[in-house]
Amino acid sequence: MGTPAETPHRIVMTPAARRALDAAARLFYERGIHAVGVDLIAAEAGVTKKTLYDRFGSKEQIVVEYLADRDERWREFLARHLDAAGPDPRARVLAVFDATGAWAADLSPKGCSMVNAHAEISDPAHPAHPVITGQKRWMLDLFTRLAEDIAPDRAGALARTLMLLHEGALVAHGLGIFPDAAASAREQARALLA
Amino acid sequence: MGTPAETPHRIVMTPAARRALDAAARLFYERGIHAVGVDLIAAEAGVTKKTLYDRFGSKEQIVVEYLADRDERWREFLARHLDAAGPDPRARVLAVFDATGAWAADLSPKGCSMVNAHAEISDPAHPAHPVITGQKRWMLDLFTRLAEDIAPDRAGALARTLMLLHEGALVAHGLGIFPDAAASAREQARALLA
DNA sequence: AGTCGAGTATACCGATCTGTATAGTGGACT
DNA sequence: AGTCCACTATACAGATCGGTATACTCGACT
Repeated sequence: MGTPAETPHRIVMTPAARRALDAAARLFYERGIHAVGVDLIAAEAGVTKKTLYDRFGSKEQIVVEYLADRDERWREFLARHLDAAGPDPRARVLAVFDATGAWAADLSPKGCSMVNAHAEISDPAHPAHPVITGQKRWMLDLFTRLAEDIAPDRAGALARTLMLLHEGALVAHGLGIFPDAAASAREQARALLA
Repeated sequence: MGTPAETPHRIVMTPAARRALDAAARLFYERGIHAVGVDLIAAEAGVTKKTLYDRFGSKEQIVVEYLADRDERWREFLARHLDAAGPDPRARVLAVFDATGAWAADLSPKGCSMVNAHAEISDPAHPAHPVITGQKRWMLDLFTRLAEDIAPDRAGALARTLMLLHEGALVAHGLGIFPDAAASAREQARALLA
């Protein structure tokens, strides 16, 4: 559980590789994975395609690194919010929704990158697949552990409801149906814990 | 509000056009919009590209018809469930989640087609954009009208919570994180209405 | 008989796709 | 001095992209 992704990073992050991955992450998220070619990534990063393929080997692997890297950052971001919330499990649940609200406002105007990537990946054998499902499973496990400390008799159902509110908030935020979806989810979570 | 989509259908649905749209719908949903080319759509439908472009004019328009058509079918599917539920607003809310569960199990193994399409469309000026946001806004309006009949003093918050549960259930179902997400959402909705 | 709409078949356009090849630069470490 | 590594530059391969063109068949309606 220390490593964020099921498939750990295999790529040596040389300076050019880092620039390429940052450019790819921005382009993939903003325009979609299939809509972005490797030539564009190379041009935006100020890197040649030769270097791209020397470091990553394939576009598929760039996609995997993109998602695994974003997953890693999210878990670190969330860990900081959980640490600041203290030991009370109710406060920690609310801290998750606070973290999601801040993350969505800053970095996810188009919704969850994992969900969006999943929409473009049809093959279940794609190496990015375990990264996507791994993060969601990890989030459900987190809610389950917190729910067990709050209401052991209904921990499973409570965790699933929190998960639905959490995913719903990310989608609603991405589509812009109503403002501050994370705050609505947090408020409903607070009511559930009372 | 009688017409499902903001942009009504302009395409005359000749037999070949119908076959092409059905093939496009299946391919777009399974593999993603950008991953499917017009040559493949034509081949799968047993239609020539000439016919495709005579009927639809552009791939972009095929995408719009795909989403508008699916939206139309969903609203008809939902209307049948609402009619069967009778006049009680609480029963009607639960009927929405029942319809979503049945729809997801049959036709949406990969989650909401609107959300998935939105992930691939970056340009807000894309003609498919109002179709996507239109459906979600319509769903929120539906929940709001039902919530006003149930708890007028907290209708807005209740409707938003139902919307979060609904969208969360579709995402959770699509990612397969836990089984029968629609049933979990329905159960939580039932608790909220008590 | 003549016309028209719908559809088929096939070839083509320029652009872009992922991925590879060859050749060379510059710095760090031994 | 020699070796390695990260990187740049450029050209290319083979396939596929969205979209267009020409020429044809067939059935329904007038």
